[in-house]
Amino acid sequence: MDSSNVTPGLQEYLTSIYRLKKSGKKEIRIRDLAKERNVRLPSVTGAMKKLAKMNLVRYNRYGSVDLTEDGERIAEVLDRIERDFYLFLVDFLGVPEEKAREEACRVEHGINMDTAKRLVALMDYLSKCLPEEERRKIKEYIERRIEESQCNS
Amino acid sequence: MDSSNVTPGLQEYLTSIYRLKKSGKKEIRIRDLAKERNVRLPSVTGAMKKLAKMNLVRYNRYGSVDLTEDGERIAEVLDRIERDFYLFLVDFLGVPEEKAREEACRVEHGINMDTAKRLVALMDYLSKCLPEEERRKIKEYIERRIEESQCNS
DNA sequence: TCCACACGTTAGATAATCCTAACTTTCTAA
DNA sequence: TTAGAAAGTTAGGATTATCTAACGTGTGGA
Repeated sequence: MDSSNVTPGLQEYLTSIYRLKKSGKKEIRIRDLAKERNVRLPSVTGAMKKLAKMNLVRYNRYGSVDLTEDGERIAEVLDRIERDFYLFLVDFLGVPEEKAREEACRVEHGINMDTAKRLVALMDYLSKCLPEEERRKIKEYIERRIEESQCNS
Repeated sequence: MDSSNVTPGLQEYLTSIYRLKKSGKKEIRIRDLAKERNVRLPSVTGAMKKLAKMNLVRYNRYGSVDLTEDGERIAEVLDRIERDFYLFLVDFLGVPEEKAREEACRVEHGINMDTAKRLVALMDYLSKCLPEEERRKIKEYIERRIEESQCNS
């Protein structure tokens, strides 16, 4: 079972569970996921049924929800991709945090682990092998270009 | 009418029409779009009806298809975003072309024009302000990191 | 104890996107 | 000029993911 068999919608539920766990919540309930994903309760119930059938979550009627080992493995990868892309957007491209969060979330299901690793490698290189001075120049250059393009439209 | 009102599926039809036009095709038919998008004819018919209702394409039963001004404007933006992201993946991250094409296509609907512009600005900076030597190092660094990570898994 | 209310589920609807099967229109070549 | 092939449409159905409305569950406080 790898993440490509799981539809984007279900992937989002996996990462939501993963993050709630990481944030220290001991018991994750349908209600928590509904709030996290901004959907209604029945949508969550339906998704959990499907994920349980795929053995990616443990779930009992009227009970709590948890990731199986397979589910955790997939969620970890998806979470990592989204975080990497988010950092790239914010740290290197200067996209405002709020917008970057949304975009990283939408992009999470479109790029794969190999690409994410390449992105992280690029960021590492720019961070480690370029002097701080140079990184500042990059960011200034980007902002200048954005301002210019706004004048033209 | 801006692209955010148009569903991802319909956006894909717009960019397909746009590219066929740019490639020099004088008359675009339902069949051409079906081949381009790898879907069956009825899917295209349905999409064209919706796009025609939104005034983004001109379309007559059993006839040919063309973009309206509004449709062209949206398609242009989407096409630009996808191309920019594709070039970034291939030129800077070294993602294989085939994979990059798919990913750029999926990401096209997730990132917005401002982010795409920032990406292009970053690429321009790296191209213009770094010596060729340095760019080669970046690419080597990325490849090395990818190889390392493959050993660890 | 017991019931109110928050939590959860089921049933049924809607929307987007795709499909197949069957039909209609248009084009082309003998 | 006409019949068959190619192109296009319509009808109807599947899937994914969402919603609302109505019904079931379970538990903490009076």
